Amino acid sequence: MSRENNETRQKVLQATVDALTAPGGGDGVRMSDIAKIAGVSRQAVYLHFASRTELLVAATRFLDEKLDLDGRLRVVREAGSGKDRLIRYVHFWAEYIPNIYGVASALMVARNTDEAAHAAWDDRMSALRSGCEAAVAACLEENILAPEWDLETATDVFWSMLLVPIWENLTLKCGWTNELYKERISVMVVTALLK
Amino acid sequence: MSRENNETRQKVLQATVDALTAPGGGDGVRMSDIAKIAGVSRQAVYLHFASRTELLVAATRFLDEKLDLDGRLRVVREAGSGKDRLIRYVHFWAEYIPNIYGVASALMVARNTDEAAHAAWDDRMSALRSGCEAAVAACLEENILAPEWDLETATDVFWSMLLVPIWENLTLKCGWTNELYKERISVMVVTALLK
DNA sequence: GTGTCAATTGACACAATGTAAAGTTATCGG
DNA sequence: CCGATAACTTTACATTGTGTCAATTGACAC
Repeated sequence: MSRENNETRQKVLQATVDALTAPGGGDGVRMSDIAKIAGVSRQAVYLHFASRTELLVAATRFLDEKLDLDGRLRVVREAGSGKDRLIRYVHFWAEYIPNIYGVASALMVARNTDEAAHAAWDDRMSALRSGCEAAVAACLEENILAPEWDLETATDVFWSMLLVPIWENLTLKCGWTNELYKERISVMVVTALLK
Repeated sequence: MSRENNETRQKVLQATVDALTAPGGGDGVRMSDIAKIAGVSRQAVYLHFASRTELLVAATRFLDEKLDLDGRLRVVREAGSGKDRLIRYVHFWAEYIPNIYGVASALMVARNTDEAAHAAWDDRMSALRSGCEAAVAACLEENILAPEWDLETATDVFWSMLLVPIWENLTLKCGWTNELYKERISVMVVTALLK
């Protein structure tokens, strides 16, 4: 785990992100592809990551650091009101998704055949849900949640509106700009959940 | 293509549906599993379906027939008003999804590595969108669409609300009953899109 | 110089898809 | 009853990608 070790590890992680983010990444990206991009042998990858899944999981963490996930979430928590927090959370997510989309997609696919990938993905989705829940809780305290919802069901809906496949559908398939996605989803969430 | 041929073909299709619908189906279902369930040799499957993808696609068509997709859609088209049509479409879909979920999931996964599967899935999603669009168009004619939407964007939203991953999230993850999904999505679509 | 450690190289086991060829069985026309 | 045909079985094999293993190289530290 010396300095060189770390260098290769980082190179591999960056190569993974690059490969998965490139057009036509998604799946189809093989361990050998990643090794080639990183400029190391295929086996060198296995010296740092025991399996494809482990590499994918590490790549998401790598991206979170690089994109300053914590800093972005801090901004959300500094919201002045429940409604503001809802909106900030949508904005945060809208700006975050495009960056992680490639890696997230690969992990979503891997989840079907690999238990560890399944667990890792569920973890991330749970974290996303926690953020939704906190925003909804703030609204509940201010008593601005529409009467048909409670904490749990409103969180369920909010969470579901933010799922990656919806973003994928609206932007990549329907051609919405990310800006339009951000604005329209914000409005829909607010009108659907608040009084 | 005699009588026996058809029998085996049907047995294989039914076995495919059974395997993919069974708990833990999704992916992980191999050609050999399907052959075993159908009670034929693995190669017999290849006598009827050139590839795994082709089998999956045929299985969706098989299910559509068996579930009387056309009949169900006819009921939607007989709606008396735009709003009624929106609601009927949600209800149709809510009742349809659980039946096709297994096969649909397998096709969604296959789509990542197989171009033919990709095309087949896009086809089905396009059909779903057409249904959404027709309902939205009816609302537009009656001038009950909320002013912020036009035909295309409202269809985009309606379509996205019906995506399989949302249904999956709300029912399988969040524990909503299918009845709750049906009612709440109906209400949300109506309040989001109509005046 | 020698030991250590990361990386390379090349070989292999394994699982799954898909191909190919030879043999079996049932049914049908004569 | 015979022989042809078509579907199915059995066995073998090619291919692709993951993951394992062992021997070797090369650099750097002591």
